[in-house]
Amino acid sequence: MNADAIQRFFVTLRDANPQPASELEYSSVFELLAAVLLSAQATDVSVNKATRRLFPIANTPARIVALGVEGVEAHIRTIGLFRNKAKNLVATARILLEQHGGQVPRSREALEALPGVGRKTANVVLNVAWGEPTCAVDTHIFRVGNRTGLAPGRTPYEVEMKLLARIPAEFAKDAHHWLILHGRYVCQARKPRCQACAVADCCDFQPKTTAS
DNA sequence: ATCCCGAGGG
DNA sequence: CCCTCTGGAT
Repeated sequence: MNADAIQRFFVTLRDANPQPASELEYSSVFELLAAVLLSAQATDVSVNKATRRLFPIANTPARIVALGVEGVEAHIRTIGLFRNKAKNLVATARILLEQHGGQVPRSREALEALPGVGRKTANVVLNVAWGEPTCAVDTHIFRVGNRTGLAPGRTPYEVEMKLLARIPAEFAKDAHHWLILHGRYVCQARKPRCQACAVADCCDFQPKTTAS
């Protein structure tokens, strides 16, 4: 995808969705961090289902610690990887209380030091909570970046670096959401909906055509 | 490279 | 049945 195609790509996605947002449900920065931590290899629908049970009981670091690993597990069992996630959420909540005054830290270093929080999760919090122009490369963005030719790469980090270099500044803050939503609803993993795709004309991917 | 790990879709 | 879902730690 050349620079002109990239420009048209984002203009089209922006016009279709001027105010993109996360589909995870949260009402504080801590809830956002918790929801993103729980979202690894899980759909946001399943995460929202669990946080609707968990947050009314515990939506602060102190309440998560008080609830304990077993207590958190009881509310999030319907999400994949729930044992690791419960353990990490409680450990993260404890560190927030002991080292950050109960607040979610603003720096990438401090975020990535939290158990269960890696580069992708830190990027989401930095972008959604504080509007930083990060690009969290999840399964959708990795696929869309490679398939479209916007940002090809073997690893999520390679894709992220190309995205940061290629996305025009005017789109930097919201690009993450446009790419996610495009991957989730149009550029799907199994059967990309190229017929219904608004940016097919600036995409490198050639869908398999049914034999003439 | 491997493990974790439930729900939903095809 | 198999694949996928806003990954991270070992």
